[in-house]
This record gives sequence, C-alpha cells and structure tokens, in this order.
Amino acid sequence: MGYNLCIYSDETIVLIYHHIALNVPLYTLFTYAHPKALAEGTRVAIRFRGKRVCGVVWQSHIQPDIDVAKIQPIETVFDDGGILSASWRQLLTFTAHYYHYPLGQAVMAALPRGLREAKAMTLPSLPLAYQLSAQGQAHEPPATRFYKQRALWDRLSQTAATLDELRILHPQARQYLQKWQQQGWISQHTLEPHAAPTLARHSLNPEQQLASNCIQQHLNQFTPFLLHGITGSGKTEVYFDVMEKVLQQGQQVLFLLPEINLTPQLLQRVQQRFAHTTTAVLHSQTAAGERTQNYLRAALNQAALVIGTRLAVFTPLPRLGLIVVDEEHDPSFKQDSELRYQARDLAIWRARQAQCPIILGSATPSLESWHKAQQQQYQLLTLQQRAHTRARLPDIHLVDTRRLPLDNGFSEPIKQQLQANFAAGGMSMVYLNRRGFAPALFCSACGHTFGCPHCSAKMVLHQRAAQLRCHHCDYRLAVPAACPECGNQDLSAVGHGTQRVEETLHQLLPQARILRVDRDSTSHKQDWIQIYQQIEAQQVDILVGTQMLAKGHDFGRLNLVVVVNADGSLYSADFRAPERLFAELMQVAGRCGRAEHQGHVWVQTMQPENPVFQALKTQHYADFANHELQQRQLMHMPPFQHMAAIRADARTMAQAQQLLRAVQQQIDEHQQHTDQVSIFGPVPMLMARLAGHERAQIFLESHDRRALHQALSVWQSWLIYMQNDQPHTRWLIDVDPLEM
DNA sequence: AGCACGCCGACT
DNA sequence: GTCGGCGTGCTC
Repeated sequence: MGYNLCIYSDETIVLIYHHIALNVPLYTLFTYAHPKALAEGTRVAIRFRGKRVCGVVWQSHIQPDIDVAKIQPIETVFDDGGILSASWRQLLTFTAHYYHYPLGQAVMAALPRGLREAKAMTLPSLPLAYQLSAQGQAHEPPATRFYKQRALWDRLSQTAATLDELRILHPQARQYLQKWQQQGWISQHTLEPHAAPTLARHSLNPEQQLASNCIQQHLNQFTPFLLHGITGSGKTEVYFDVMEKVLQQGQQVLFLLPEINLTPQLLQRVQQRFAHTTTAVLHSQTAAGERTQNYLRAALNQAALVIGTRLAVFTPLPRLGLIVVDEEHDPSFKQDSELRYQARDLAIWRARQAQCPIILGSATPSLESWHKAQQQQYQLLTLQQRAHTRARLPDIHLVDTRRLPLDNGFSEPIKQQLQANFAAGGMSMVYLNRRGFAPALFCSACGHTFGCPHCSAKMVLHQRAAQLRCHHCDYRLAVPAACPECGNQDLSAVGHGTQRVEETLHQLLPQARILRVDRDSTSHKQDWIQIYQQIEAQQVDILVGTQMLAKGHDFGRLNLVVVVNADGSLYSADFRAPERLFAELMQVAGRCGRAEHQGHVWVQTMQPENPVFQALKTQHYADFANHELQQRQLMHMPPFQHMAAIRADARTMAQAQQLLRAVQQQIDEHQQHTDQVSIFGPVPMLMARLAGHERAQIFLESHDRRALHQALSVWQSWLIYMQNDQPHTRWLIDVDPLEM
C-alpha cells in the first residue's frame, strides 16, 4: 500500500521506523516500517524470514541501525484497545533484563496464545446479568414440580444473575432465559465489573482483624506484608477482608497461588465469597481460548479479581490495588524452564510499580521473605491462633528408626498408632514423597542397580505395570527377568513407594478402606472431586500419598498423620533441602486436627536430633528460620548473597564444562572479573544427566545485585560469542536459581 | 529457534 | 550423475 502511494503521489512517504519485539531467541529487537507512528504496545503482523508472525511495537520513531533497504513494512496493525500498557511493558522490560532473557521471547511468554498469533482478537464483551422484569414479577412462577425451572425463576426474582451462575441451578438455563425473554419477563443489563461482594462473610477473630486493619491502613501505597500464620489460622480470611475493601474502592486484585489444580478448595472459597465480583482465573490448565478471554477481561478492567498461578503475574491490570501471594514459599512460583522467573519476586516489583500493598502469606515463609521481614523491609504480621477456637496444634512424635526394626517400612509404634486409630474410627494419612512401588530394584547376587540410561537417577519400580520408570524423563522399561550383569533371577525391590505402602497397609489392616493419592492415581481435576466426595462420605480410613496431599487441603476429620521416611533429602547437597523439608513436614502436619479433633503426627527418621525435626517438634517456625538463616550467613548463601547459575548442557560432561571454562578464561584474560563477584565451578549439576544431556554449571555470587548483573551481562555476551566454537553445547542463565 | 545454503558420502 | 547428511550463518 505504501508502495502505491509512492507512485501516485509526488510527496515521498516518510516512513516511521519501529522496534518490534518478536518471538526470536536473540537479544535484540527488529526494525519495521510503517507510514504512521504506532502506539507502543500495539500488536502487529510482520513478515519475518518470509513468514507472517505476530510482534509487539516496543518503540516508534527509532533511528534504524541497519541498512534501510532491508527494512520491511508492517503488514497489519491490530487494535487491541491498548491493553499492553506502558506499565505492562515496563514489567516485561524489567523481567527480560533481570532474568537475562531475550525481550521478544519474554513478551511472548507473558501473552496468552490468542495474543501471540498474527491475528485480530475479538475483545470480550461485558458479561450480561439477567433479572425478572416488572412484567415477570407479576407473572405466575413455574409449578414447583419443575423444581429446576422454579429455582431459576426464584433466583431471577431476587437479584440479577449471570448466565454462569444460572447454569449451576439449571444446565439449560440459556434456553429458559431465551424463552422467558421472548415473553418479556426478563430484563438484562451489562454487569458492572466491581459489584460489591456480599456472600459468606466471616467475622474475624481479633488477631485476624488486627492484621487486616494494619494492611488496610496502607492501601494505595507500596507496602509489602509478610503474613505468617500457622496452618488453620485463617490467613485466607485476612486476605478476603482486605480484598473486599480494595474491590469496593473499584480497584483490581491479583491473587497468586501455587499449582491451582491442586487447591480446588481455595478456588471454590474465593468464588463463593466473591460471587458477585467479575473474576478471571488464569492457570496453565485453562483452555487457550478461555485464557485469552480472561487475560483481556483483566486488561480491560472488566474483571476485578484475577486468580492464577505464577503465569498470572504477567496479566495487565490497569487498576491494580492489591496483590496476594498465598503460600509464598512454594517453589512452584519459580518457573524452571525458558523464562526462569520467580512470580513472587515479580509480584513485589509490580506492587511497587502500582504503589499498592502486597501480602505474602505462608505458615513457613521462604527464608528470603523471612529475612526481609527481619530487616524491616517487609512488615511482619503474625497469626498464632487456630481459627477454629477448639482446634489445637497437633502433637508431634519422632520415631528413631536407627533403634527400631522396620517391618516393610513401618516401625512397631507406627503400626500400633494406625491400628488404634482405625479401631477408634479415625481417619489417618500416610505420607511419603515417593510414588511407585519401590525407588530402586537391586540384584541380590551382584548388587547391580538399574539406573536410567538417560538420567543420573535410579529407575523406580512400578509393580502393577511391571515396569521400571524414570521419574525424570519418563523412560520406561519392562521389569527384567534377570540381572543383566550376572544373570541372577533374584531381583529385590529396595525402599518404599506409595504403591508398596498401600499394599503393606492392606495386609496390616485388611478391613481398612485405603485410598492412594499420587500422580499415578490422580491425573485429572475430576479425580480430586471424587477424592473429596469419598472423604466426605466417610468412605476412606487411610489416605496414602505424596506431596499432592500436603498442599492446602482440608480433610476435616483427619486426626493421624504418619510420615514414613522423612530423611531422604537431608543427605542432599542442596543448601535449601532443610528449608524445603521443614516446610513440607509442617504442611503435612497441618493437615490434621483442623476441626475439633486433636491431631497426632508421627514421623519416622534416622536423625531425630537434626534441627529440622527438633523445630518440627515444637512447630516453632521462627526458631527454625533463625537457625537456618545463621547457617546461610556463615556459608555466604542466599539471602545473604545473591546468586545466579550459568548452565551448559552437551553430550558429554567435558563438553558442557568446556564452554563454561572457555568463557571464564576469556573473562580473566580481558580482566573483566570483579572482586565483588565470586565464582564457583564449573561443576556437574546435582542431577548431572537429564534426558540424555550432561549438565554442568557455574555459580556467580555477590553481595551486590548490580555487580552480579553486570557480571552476568559480560558472561552472556561471551557465551553468545563462544557458542560458535561449540555449536552442540547449549547454555542458559538462571537468576536466583532453586535447582542446584 | 528455524530455515536456507553449502559441501561431501552412498545410492536409484 | 543425484539425494540428503547436518555444519554454518543469519534473521529487520
């Protein structure tokens, strides 16, 4: 089109050049031309390498720094109503810089699929609310024997309701609405996005009220709060109370939580409490189309409340007034591939940008957050009472398995506890963090064990499927009949997985109804609904399971928790292992004694004297955290030092380490190294081999974030440069890594 | 990342 | 003679 204009007009068209962010793994933006200046944040379609792709205008009126002849025109301009606002773009610019990731790829990672494609978006319309008209009010309701229709009618006669709400009452709500609308019995209007929440208000106890008041004094200013509340202390009620105020002000709330599919209960509670607030749910399981719609509704201020997992932190929120990060210590807030961001940290950044309060809530805060609270950078709020006034903390018993013989993984006192609780009609949970039957298979003659050919990990025995499986790369192998080393046919299963424990329990308590919950038994959301139904209907005596059981669930009458083998990770070289173990055990312990039943927790360990277990016994988080922080300080570890990992993977460990060494050598030769940054490595990763790749890493550590980032930039440019010499070695930068 | 170009080995 | 292996280089 620009071309034609040039021919028919004497005036030369002045082309405006734009920097466009594209989904390309390059640390650069691309220049495209357009006759008019385009607003920054506009989505466009351009031709890249002959293909039509989507890009986002990052800057207009730029001075091209390449041959102008190479610059192509922008093909299509999409009008999305300016949803990718200046503040959203600042967030992404920051994210890409901080995590040393290509801006274009960061931008695309932050967009839902529908906005990543080179096509126009249909903007969502405001949801409609329906109500009985005056004419309808005067009319006879449907006969009571059509009870579902009647329920619809009654609902419509009370207040306005959305189609979604009505569908719960009657699956064919739409049909009846149409019918009644034709009769003139129904009126409709667009729903205001911030209708006041009215449902299910709880009264807060004094402690909760104090916390809520304290936060409410800081609305409309950047104030980070660490809400430290023991399990069952009702942190959620504090969030809700503040959220309600913020929503009433006409502002938006961002509510982040880990692994949403695992906590349907919380989601349900939010939706019940804020039934009249337009809500958008965003997580990786949301269908692509719905996710795009929800994203847009948030961006257009049609949704007042956004609930989601880490990816929701990138949702554009023009009227952001509060951020809540529930279970802020949870490692799932850190994305561990591609753009390796920590959603909790980005949430803090966003709160500062939006000048609004942020609440980080947890029973076992991350040491990073706890440290900041100690340093007065975050305001600490504490909930020490359980919300159910009669509920008490469970008592914790440690069983020293160095002295007691184990029968199929269970010591005598534990067996007695389980039997007694079953006899008394209680519900028990047996927790262990290993799925499958046994974590290893072992030849009793020569000692051969079966490792995964692609990973540095043992294959896990899955008895029922008669397979050995690698839990890291999912490689599967039929259980061999004999040892490949010596031909011996006597292969024995070592250790205990959930399946084996389930079997043992069946033998121990043949009458008990046992339900196993792990990734193998519970792959879909539907499964959880069934699990809850079974528990509610009192059809379960013993739950057996992994991590999945630990998070956020409320299994009412559960009063005995058994942790079979808690030590596993204590031998790990990962300096965060104790922190994680403590959080995990506190969380599991918190599952019981939530209602009026006294809970009992029994933990089998070979190191009862370990500080993790000693702190668990008193359930005093602060003691543990302060002790652990001292250790971290002594060892110059986060949060006292900032850390980044640079990883390389190749076919051999030597190649992987070679790239890192080569870069380090260049940096030394060019005297680009500073004393402010210390370097460790290269060393193999703890999981050195994964899915056929050998992985090495080098750590950069510094007291000074800026120095660390400068060093990372230097490393990054050398890595790009040195990559040419080793095309089969890939590298990545992980800022604030969790994986070792 | 993808995708083209390009230079050497085994094939109808 | 060609088909195709993947090493190298570039993307506005």
